[in-house]
Amino acid sequence: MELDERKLKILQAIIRTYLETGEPVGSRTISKYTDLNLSSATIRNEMSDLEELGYILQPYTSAGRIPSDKGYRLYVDTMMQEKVQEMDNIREQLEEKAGKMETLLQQVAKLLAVNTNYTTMVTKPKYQHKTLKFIQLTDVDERQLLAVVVIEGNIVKNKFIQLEKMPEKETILKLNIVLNTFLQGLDLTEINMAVLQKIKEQSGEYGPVISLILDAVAEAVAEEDDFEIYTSGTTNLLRYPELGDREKAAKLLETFEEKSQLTELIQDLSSQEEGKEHGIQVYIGEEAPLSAMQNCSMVTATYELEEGVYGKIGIVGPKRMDYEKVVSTLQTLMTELDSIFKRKS
Amino acid sequence: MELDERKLKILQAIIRTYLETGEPVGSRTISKYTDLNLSSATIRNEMSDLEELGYILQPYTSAGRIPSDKGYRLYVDTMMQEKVQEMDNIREQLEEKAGKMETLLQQVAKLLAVNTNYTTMVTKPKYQHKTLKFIQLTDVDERQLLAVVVIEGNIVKNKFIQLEKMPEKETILKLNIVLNTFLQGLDLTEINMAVLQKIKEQSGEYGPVISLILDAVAEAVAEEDDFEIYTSGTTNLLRYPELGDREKAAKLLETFEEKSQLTELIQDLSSQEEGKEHGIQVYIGEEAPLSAMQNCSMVTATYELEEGVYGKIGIVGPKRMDYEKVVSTLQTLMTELDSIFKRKS
DNA sequence: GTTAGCACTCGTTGATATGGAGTGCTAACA
DNA sequence: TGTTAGCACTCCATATCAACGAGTGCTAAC
Repeated sequence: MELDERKLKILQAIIRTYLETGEPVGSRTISKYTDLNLSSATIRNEMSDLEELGYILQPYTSAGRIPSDKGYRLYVDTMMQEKVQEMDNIREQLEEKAGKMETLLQQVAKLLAVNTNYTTMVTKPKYQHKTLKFIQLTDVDERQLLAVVVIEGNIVKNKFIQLEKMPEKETILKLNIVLNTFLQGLDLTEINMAVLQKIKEQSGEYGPVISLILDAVAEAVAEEDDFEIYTSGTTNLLRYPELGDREKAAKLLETFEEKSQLTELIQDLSSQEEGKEHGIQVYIGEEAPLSAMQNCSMVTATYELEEGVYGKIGIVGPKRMDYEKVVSTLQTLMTELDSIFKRKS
Repeated sequence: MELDERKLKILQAIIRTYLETGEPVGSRTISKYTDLNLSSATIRNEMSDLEELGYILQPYTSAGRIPSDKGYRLYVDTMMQEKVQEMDNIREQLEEKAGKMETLLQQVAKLLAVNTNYTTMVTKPKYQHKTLKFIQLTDVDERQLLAVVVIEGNIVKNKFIQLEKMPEKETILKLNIVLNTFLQGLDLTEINMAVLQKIKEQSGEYGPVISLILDAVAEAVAEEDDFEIYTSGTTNLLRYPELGDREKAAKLLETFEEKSQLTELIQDLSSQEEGKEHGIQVYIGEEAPLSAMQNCSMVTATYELEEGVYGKIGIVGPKRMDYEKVVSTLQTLMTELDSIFKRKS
């Protein structure tokens, strides 16, 4: 048995209706509200077939039908009509805050959450190969040095170094030169113990001081490596009863509070989809590798900050999600982000 | 009618029992589980009096009694026996992360949330009069200056300044001197337009450049002024059905996601309690100035980072909160924090 | 292949009954 | 005068039951 034109149309109608109402869809509804001009009895026969094929299912005997994961999948892959989603004044809303990467991303998350009524997350862009741009040591007061580390993409890390005794101004100047000579332009992943050791050896008399400094630098570099994630609209998850009782909902919300789980999730996804970085991905139900999300769907997109610098945006909601709206909202947003980033650099 | 010894004992027993079970307490329960050796009938008479006095109330006729806000208040003010709350390895848990103020505070919030099963928040310490410690401009690449602003308490702000044309090295050096001469040691609140204007006037030929720089400085200073807040365990709120249905719970959670509301709340509280900075405050039900928290209680404490530098820690839970545990947990934590901070400086 | 008709299923809703925890009151007791 | 046993009463919680209706599957006719 195969899916002919008519079955497709019916399936589509079922899904559309279910997305709107959230209630099992009966044969009579389909019969009345499509242009197929078929009686409910005929529709029933077709629905029975569709169920056998696994595209829809009955919550219980003699209830209407709801889409199965397989049904949603087919819908998302082949039947969605993307509508152009207007989100006026995205730009205004974003650009005010565009100064700082963190606030910008937080803002993006919020904007999406407000526009879709789902829960959103945005990861900080992950530089594949970031290089160290520049280091500077300064004496802040009698006992503290401040190390400023600038990384490609204008990410700045500050570290204070407590000292017993402050070196001479001149020494600090020298140290600055040494550090930059060795480290400037290096890929962060290359800044490892071996390199640092080498500097220590070359630094002779400043040994103890430079050791402290290098520790600080290593710390700053390591810090940049873990990637952050911003979420918004988490409470929207409570709006959808189908996501489970309080217990379940709490579990799900915890996932969003405890960002480390999300981080893993996102990394998992990234590794799966090599080669199609630019697309928009839809994960339905169990396709998402996180048990708490069994009843959810997730739509993700990858944005490009600049050549080779990617971050992810994700929207999480019930399976009964307005996929069309979400996908096109994401698309609109990506375009906007692109143009904001491109213009800046 | 006054509260005699016996009434107090009964009230205390009612509250204790209710805190444990969460269910209206009947006269028979009290009669059996206190050492008063009174029949349930006598207890009933006393309870009737207590209700008239406003310390307890009946959810409905012929149900047991639950404490009223007034009852809780009396309990908290006069009847609590503080138990010493052991939280072993607080120190270990905190010190690992103690390097960075933000992670430390986030960690504190989490630790409290895990220990109490309530929702917690921690504000970043607010310096009453922070002074600017030091400014430094550096040329990062051909078109960008980096301004590093260090504020009392070793808070560092970084701002990039986009330039058409990079000034000479020498000029930058001069600018550094000028900026520090004018601004070093100034209270942040004193760094206003007037002062900046004065610098502009004195800077003659560098006019346009310095104008950009001062904007950046002003921004950095302003940024430090808004104060941040860290939360943890927000989903714990879902554990307490008495906090309302999904709708209500969502509202409450939103408050915690939307930190700006919390900020206001905390500021409100701070202004109310002039002079008793060091105490632990308990706000029961409507005493907290936030409508979403009507069914909650909140316990706050003020920690002192160093002389004159205060931050707040708050725990939010249902009115039926284990006040004794919360208060003593907070007290333990304060002591620990004190010793961590003192030792560092 | 399509459709009308019909018996059947099963969740939802609302009404009704039952049980029990707890009260307030009264009368008896020390 | 304070305490207590006893009892009628209230009201929630829970279970039970019937009525309803949306929806199905099947059959027979078109």
